Amino acid sequence: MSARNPKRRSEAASPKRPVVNRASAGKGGVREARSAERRDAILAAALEEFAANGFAGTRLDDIAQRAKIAKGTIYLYFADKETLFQELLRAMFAPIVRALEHIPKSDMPTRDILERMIGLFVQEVLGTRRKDVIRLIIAEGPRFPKLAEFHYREVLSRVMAAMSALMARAIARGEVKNQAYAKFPQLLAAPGLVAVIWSGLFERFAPLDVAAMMRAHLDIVFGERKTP
Amino acid sequence: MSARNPKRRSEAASPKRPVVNRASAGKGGVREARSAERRDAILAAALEEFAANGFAGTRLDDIAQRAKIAKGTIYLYFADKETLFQELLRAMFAPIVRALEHIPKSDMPTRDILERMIGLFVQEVLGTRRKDVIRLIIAEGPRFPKLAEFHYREVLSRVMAAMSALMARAIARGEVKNQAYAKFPQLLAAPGLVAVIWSGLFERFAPLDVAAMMRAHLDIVFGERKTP
Amino acid sequence: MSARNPKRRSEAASPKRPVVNRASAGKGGVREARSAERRDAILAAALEEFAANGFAGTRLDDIAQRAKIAKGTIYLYFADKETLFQELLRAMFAPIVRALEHIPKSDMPTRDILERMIGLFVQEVLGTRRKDVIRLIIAEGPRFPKLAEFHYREVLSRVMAAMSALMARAIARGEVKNQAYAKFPQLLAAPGLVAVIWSGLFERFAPLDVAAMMRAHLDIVFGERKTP
Amino acid sequence: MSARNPKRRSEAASPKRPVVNRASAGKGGVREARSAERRDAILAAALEEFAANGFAGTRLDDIAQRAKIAKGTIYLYFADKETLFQELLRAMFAPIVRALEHIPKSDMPTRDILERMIGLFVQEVLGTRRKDVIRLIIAEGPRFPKLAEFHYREVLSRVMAAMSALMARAIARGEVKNQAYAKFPQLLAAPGLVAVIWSGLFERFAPLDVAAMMRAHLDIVFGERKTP
DNA sequence: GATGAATGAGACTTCATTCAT
DNA sequence: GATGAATGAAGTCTCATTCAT
Repeated sequence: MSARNPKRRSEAASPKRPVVNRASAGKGGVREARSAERRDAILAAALEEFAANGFAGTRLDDIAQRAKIAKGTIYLYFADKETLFQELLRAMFAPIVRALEHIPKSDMPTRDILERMIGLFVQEVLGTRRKDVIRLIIAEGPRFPKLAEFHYREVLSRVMAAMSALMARAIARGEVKNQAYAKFPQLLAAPGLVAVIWSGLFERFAPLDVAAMMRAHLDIVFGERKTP
Repeated sequence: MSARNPKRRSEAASPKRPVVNRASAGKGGVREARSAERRDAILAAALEEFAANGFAGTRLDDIAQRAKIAKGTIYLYFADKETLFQELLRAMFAPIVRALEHIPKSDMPTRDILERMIGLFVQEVLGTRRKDVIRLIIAEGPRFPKLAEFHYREVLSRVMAAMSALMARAIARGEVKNQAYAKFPQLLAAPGLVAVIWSGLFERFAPLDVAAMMRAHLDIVFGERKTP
Repeated sequence: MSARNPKRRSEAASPKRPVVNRASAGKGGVREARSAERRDAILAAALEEFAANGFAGTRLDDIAQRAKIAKGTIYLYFADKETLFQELLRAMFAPIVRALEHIPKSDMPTRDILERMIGLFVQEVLGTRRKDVIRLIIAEGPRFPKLAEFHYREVLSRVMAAMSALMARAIARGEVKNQAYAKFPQLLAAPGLVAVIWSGLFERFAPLDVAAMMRAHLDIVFGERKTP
Repeated sequence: MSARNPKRRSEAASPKRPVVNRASAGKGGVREARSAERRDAILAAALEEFAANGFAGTRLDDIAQRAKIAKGTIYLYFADKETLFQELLRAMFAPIVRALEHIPKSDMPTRDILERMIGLFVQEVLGTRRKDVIRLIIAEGPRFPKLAEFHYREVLSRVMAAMSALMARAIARGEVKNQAYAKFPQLLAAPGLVAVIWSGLFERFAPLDVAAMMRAHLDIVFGERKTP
């Protein structure tokens, strides 16, 4: 339930209700296509607005306006503001998780794998609204227990496990000396979090060369010492 | 525009307005003492509520109730909700910054200094509501530009500078090999950020042994490899 | 500053915002018709309430109740209380000004013209809420500089100019002896103001026969002396 | 009872309560003198504020500040805001009424008497805050029936009666031709009202030469025709 | 008597949600 | 399915009035 909007009328509303597509249950119907388009437009607009204003600070009116639909239309696709919010965050991470789980299967040197992951991170997270989504989760997590739980279960735990495995293998191979990285994969990911936060809040005052920092980080992890 | 007096009052109102205690500027006045008490009570209540619900999600009513005062009383001490919020964050960090700036003056081994700082961090930040305040800043920063700026100027830039100097010294002394820590003090602090976020969001699902992680982090920084 | 979105919205908001009916700009839409109806209902209710209680003394709640709409609906038609107030006064006088400017074009004796104007005044001002609107302007003018300016520009200056011209003609024709009426059309209108004020405040204690007073006034203007 | 402030706590408060002077019932006590001074200071401050902001728009806080006393002190001298308001208006007119009733006793020509009255009016009403008080009565009268009644009874009816008598005498003496002035003394006073209103609202846009207008008015009353 | 901090009813305004068209 | 006008609960802020000091 929302932090501040105690779900006034509906009380025990329909659990999800993507209502859409009732008659046109065929596969490639025009209706269906248009419907999916709308849904995406709403999600895209919602992303912008939530990222900029937070959950409580975003007005459905603004989302509708940005998506060029009527306010009421949102309710045809999402049960309420909170559902929209959570579906949005959910949708944002699905592709990233898939991508991350696919990379490490190869047999290339761990450092190369990590460099690829960092590239992905810089491009797909720092370079997009996703970095704001991470901030949103940090910001609103405590008020949306389900949200935090979902992200732990679906994203974090998997990413952490993957990293842990990756580092264990690297340690076993002798690529990495310090065993701590297998036990605390957070240490591997920490600079990424710093990058996300910094870019969202302090970029303006002191730009951070994220690529360089990440490279330096890898140097530390792999025990090399570059002389810049 | 106000209902009663189309343009009057505040506009470019008094910058702070603790209004209270103008005439009774004696030293130990009862009024004065009680006034400070109230102010603190409000700040304490505000901390709890803001930490739990964010800025927009917090009701002044709840703060008043928690502080056991009337709603209107808040306005005797703070001009409005936003001012209260900012003063709160400001007040929370003053002591920490002071403490951090005092530690590194000694001549003890850098690792000892860092361990002491970490101890302070664990006790005074992770062990208190301050960790939530950090989350608040992350969460609300983009919507309160002044807030982000203030914290960059008053807290972050100083802490980063201090850390950078500390690491430069450690490198010069040969305690630390990797020069990156002087250039990117963020790498030193990153696990602390992880700890804050993790404790606020995921502790429930997977407790994180912060102390152990921090120790492991120091081991990495100082090139030791403990076998746990 | 708003609780939710520190600075956003209105600021230098839409100048008027009848918001309603953007897409449905067809000619005789049902929506459109009902919308105009509502707006009028709100204005009518506002008239009653403002006339009875003044600007600061009127609650939007009461206006809504009288108009049989929800409080929030008012804001679909008017940006805020002040805008509603000013639009109301504006709307009340448009027809009167038009009417007054149309009368004097004829070539009938000046006295007849004035008698007609007085008839209009008695019927359309004294006989309606408009007399209260005049009192409202007198009462609130100093606190709403724009209001006073608007009414001077749009109503008073025109009415005064028209009267001045009328009296100049009457003097040229020999209908009126005293030249002062052209220079101080206020002397011609003064009894009308008295009638408005008196009817609003003292009618109860001492009824004033406005028609008789106005007739006596005309007798003075035109130098006749009726024996009653 | 106030229009908007339904007398919250006291309900059936003490009817008047000028409380002051309990022990020091002597005549020239220092206490007493200081007390009267305070009361006057409050009234003076109240005059400024009410004149500028109307009844509902004035804050007791501002009155207190202007009078350089504490807010609570006002309640030692006046039962509540409304009482203060009414006492103020009452106090403002006592001297004027006395003055007006004293003038016409002489046997000088009526025109001279009227000129003197006009002088008094210009100096003591138009030239002071009293003109604003008249506007206040017009503005707030309908919401304070007692106020309107009081002013009708104590001020208006007397002034009207005095004028009526004066004009009856002038007519009997042949100084004034038109008998209407005895029946409608309002016609005699009307330009004064115009002057008050105009000076309060429109002076800024179009200054009005009140003295000249009044002279022209007298010319009309006395059937003279000055060529300016 | 005087003070001014405290109170709390109530005003304006916003916005998630509903529903007639 | 889509629209957007309407609703009304709830939030922030104000200020007349009280009362402990």
